[in-house]
Amino acid sequence: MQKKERFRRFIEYFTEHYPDPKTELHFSNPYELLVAVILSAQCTDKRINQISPALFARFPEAESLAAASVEEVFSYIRSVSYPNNKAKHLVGMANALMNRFGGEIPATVDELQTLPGVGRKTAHVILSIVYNEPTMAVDTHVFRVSHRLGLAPLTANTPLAVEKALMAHIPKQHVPKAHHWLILHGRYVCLARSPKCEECALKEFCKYFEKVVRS
DNA sequence: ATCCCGAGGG
DNA sequence: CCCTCTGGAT
Repeated sequence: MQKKERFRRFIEYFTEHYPDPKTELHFSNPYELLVAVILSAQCTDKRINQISPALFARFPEAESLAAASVEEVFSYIRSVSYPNNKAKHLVGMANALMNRFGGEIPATVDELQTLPGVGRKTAHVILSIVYNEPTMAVDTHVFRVSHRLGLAPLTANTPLAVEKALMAHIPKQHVPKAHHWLILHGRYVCLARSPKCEECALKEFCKYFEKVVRS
């Protein structure tokens, strides 16, 4: 099947079944989203949502988080992965927001990536959700599912390469939604260890299903 | 033993 | 390019 046809079917299916996908992270403003996304690295959204209410209540905005001690922040996030690194990142990030951006969340990839704990993936999530820009954040789910469905070639072996492969074939108006579609599919159907191929609506053109499951 | 919406450093 | 960080679920 041609690549163009793969993308067409992918978009068609999810437009039909998930017309308005959203992140499962809980947040009520851009600052909370940024904190939640930084915490979400190598950790499930469900766990972040368990600890974020107390964290946001204690540090409601960048100013209070910037003034906090790393030890106290650590005490709120000890149950997420890499709590030491993330506590340092959060305090450093909040200080950077206060010192360089007037406490506001910057709106460009380059500026966002200067914040401690914010890489390309996190920056693109913020740009997509907060500023409604057609950026494709490539995380572990997007990376894996894109390869399995044949939306990105296996030679695209870095997140940036997968990002470019996807951006070349997904119409701009579908890019923010496609990001969430790939994550939802990866989280609930196209699991990393034992994917639920039998209940996958896209298995008929899936390269992984063709190669691994049928053999 | 492997994975979860990665980032920073060597 | 590699390595480290490092809690909880499966």
